[in-house]
Parts: sequence; C-alpha cells; structure tokens
Amino acid sequence: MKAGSRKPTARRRPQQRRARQTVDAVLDAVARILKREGMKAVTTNRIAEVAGVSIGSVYQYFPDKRAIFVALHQCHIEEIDRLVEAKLFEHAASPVEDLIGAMMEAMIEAHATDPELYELLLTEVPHRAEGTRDFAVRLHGAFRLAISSRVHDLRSRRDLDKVVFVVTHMVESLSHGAVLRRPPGLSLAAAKKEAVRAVVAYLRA
Amino acid sequence: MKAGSRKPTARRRPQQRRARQTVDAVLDAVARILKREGMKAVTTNRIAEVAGVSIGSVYQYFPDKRAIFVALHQCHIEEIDRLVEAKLFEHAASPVEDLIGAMMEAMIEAHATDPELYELLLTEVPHRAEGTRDFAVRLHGAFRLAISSRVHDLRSRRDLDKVVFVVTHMVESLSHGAVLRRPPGLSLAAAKKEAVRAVVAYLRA
DNA sequence: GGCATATCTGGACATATGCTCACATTTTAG
DNA sequence: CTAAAATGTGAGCATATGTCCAGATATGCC
Repeated sequence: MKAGSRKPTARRRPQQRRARQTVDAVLDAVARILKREGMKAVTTNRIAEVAGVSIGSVYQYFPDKRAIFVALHQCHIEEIDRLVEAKLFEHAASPVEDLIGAMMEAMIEAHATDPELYELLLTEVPHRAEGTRDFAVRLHGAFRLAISSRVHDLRSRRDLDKVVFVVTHMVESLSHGAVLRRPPGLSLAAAKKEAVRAVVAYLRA
Repeated sequence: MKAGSRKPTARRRPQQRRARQTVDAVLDAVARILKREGMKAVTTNRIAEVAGVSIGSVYQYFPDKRAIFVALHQCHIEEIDRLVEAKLFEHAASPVEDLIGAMMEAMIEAHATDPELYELLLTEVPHRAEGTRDFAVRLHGAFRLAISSRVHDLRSRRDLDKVVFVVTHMVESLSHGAVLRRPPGLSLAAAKKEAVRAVVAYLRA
C-alpha cells in the first residue's frame, strides 16, 4: 500500500444503542484524557482503554484518529447551533439589543460550561478547516436572517452581507474572548454587556 | 527511561549562521509539506528530507515534533508583533480612525501573504494555549497604550481595559475574518473599511 | 596553519503509535 | 430457535518517533 489517495472515510455507522454508547464513550474518553493528561497522552490505545472499549471497536466507527477529533468538534458545533437556533426563535420579535444580547448569551453559555476543554479543543486539537468554514457559513446565514428583518436602512443585499459579516465576527470573537481571554478585573457579565453595547453602537451608526 | 515527567526542553541553540539556516530550513519544510501534502505527510523524517538536512540535525534544535510546530507559530506571531509595533509607532500622532485602519492593515497584511498556510496553521497544527495567551496579552497591552492617549472620556482604568478588550477582539477577529472567512461578493478592501467603521462607531458611542 | 568548538551525517536501535484482521459475542428478525 | 447482521475483541504488523553516536565537515580564533 503505497499510500497516495486511499479513501478510508467509509465506516460502519452505529445503529444499535450499544454502538452509540461506544461512540459516546470514545468521545468522552478523549475529552477526559485531554484535560487530565494533555494532548500527548491521547493515543488511540489509551482512548480505547479509558472508554472501556477495545481498540477494534474504536476503528469500527472512526476511519482514523483525526476523525475522532473532528467528531468531537462537530459535537461542540452542533451544540452551539442548537443554542443559537433556540435563541433566534425565542427572540424573533425582540428589539435588536435583546437579540444580540441573547446571541451573546448563547455563545457564552456554549463555552462557559467547560472553558478548559474548549480552550484545548481550540489550541491543541486539529479540527479540519472544512468544518470550521461550514460552521461560519451557517452562523452567517442565521445572523443574516435575524438581522435582515430589523435593519431597514440598508441599500442592497451586499450591504446586508457586510453588516452581517461584522456582527457575526463581533459576537463570535467577543463571546469567545469574554470566556477565555478576559483581562483580569473584568467580569464575564461586564464583558458581555460591553460587547452588546459595541454591536448595537455599530448597528445604529 | 520510564517517561513520566522528563524535561527534554533544553536543546542546543543555533549560534552560527548555518545552524540558523538549518532551523529555518526545517520550519520552511514543514510549511511546504503542509501545503503540498497535508498534515498527515508531515513526519519527522520527511521534514528532514525536504529540509535537506539529516534527522539528527533536526533533533539537535527541537526536543520533539511538537516543538517544531510551536516554533512555526512563534514565527508567525513574531511577525505580527513586528508589524503591529511598526504601525503603532508610525501612527503615534494620527487620529483614531487612521490608527485603527493601520492596525487592521497590519493584521491583514500578516495573514494575506499566505492565507492557505495560515488557515492550516490555525486548524491543523496544534499550537499550545500558552503561546496564544501570551500573544493576546501582548496585543492587549499594545492596543491599550495606543488607545489610552486618545480616549479621554473614560472614568477609570477598568473602563479602559473594557474598551481595549472590545477593540482588540474586533480588530483581530475582523482582520482574520476579512482574509479567511469573507462572504462571497465582499472584497477585502470593503471588509476592511467596514471593520474600521465598526470600531470607530463603538469608540464614538 | 592549527586547534577547539560547533555543526552535520545517517544508520542502527528501542520504543511508541496507528490501525488491521480473523475470530468471538450479542442482537435482531422471521 | 436459527441464521444473518451488528458489534466487540485484542494480538500483531507496519510505520513513526526519538535516541545515540562515531566519524565527517565546517567555522572561529590565535
């Protein structure tokens, strides 16, 4: 096998309950090892061991090690998707400030549950550009829908995308920063409030 | 050697010119392999091969594979540091708009030279939380200095940190997004201009 | 030129890691 | 109950990482 362009992507997909439990156990194990022993200790054999599963079972659902990481990221992204979608629906008729505040809350909530793990995921665990990009596109779409009905003084669709581009990046970066990169002396609540203030200031300008 | 807590950090440091060339060749090789063959092809032996250097030389300057990645990131961060520092000095007496514009330019410049590589570095190459955090602190410090002399209507130092927190994240995220996550139909220049508009709007509010 | 030091070489080696495969076990369906 | 399908097992193979080192070269210094 001279390497080259194999296609090991196809793997069995969990159908029975215990299979799904196996998959969950694997993802859980990765998170636990990462936090307790660091990225270097995250070997496939150790994953299997901590998950209480044989190494063969791991490779029945993941084509390779990286796929496990991708799946872990996917989980996190899906959680954010759910939270954002919920807030979007919940605040369908709220004024912009409340909407932005709700979005910030959703993003903060998604990261504040386990900041340590999220930091590790972001810095130590490779996570395929493709997935990140898809997420960005989806988030942009969601924000676009939410904002389009509220900003009336925009000339064209291109202007809308411009605004959404800025708002999306502000919310993502500031929520993320509020949880993980806050300067000492600045509370999470204060950071969130200031971030909302900033977005609103931009939208009103 | 039962593993555990070794400290393989200490390695010879390049003193002569050719030693530095070796180190550079190694880092260069990683970047080239990454772009041409993907992360999976980046093995220590291949790095040495592409760098035109023996594997022994590689391990003379890097304690392990990860250290090579960390050094690559460090290079990129140092380049940003230099660019930002330069713009900061250059626009020491400019009005805020120009300053923010210059900062955006610096950040964009740093990433636009090789977006593909930067994307890979960000997504595929592990890069130690520590370094990222240090960079954030330094960037915050730089912006703090630049902004403190221009914003007069701030009540306390805590307010200043709040403002700097927001501005720093805005500039970083938006410059980054402008290069790598721009929606189709939005030019780099337009994205940059809009980002500056947003920051200024926030500062004026 | 000549000596000390820094650097490079590259193969052999020990160990670690990713991943496969042939077979065992459990579940589902008729 | 039985057979097929799904799932689980773990020793083992191929490859990768990182070490070691003895000898070859290059560089700096007097």
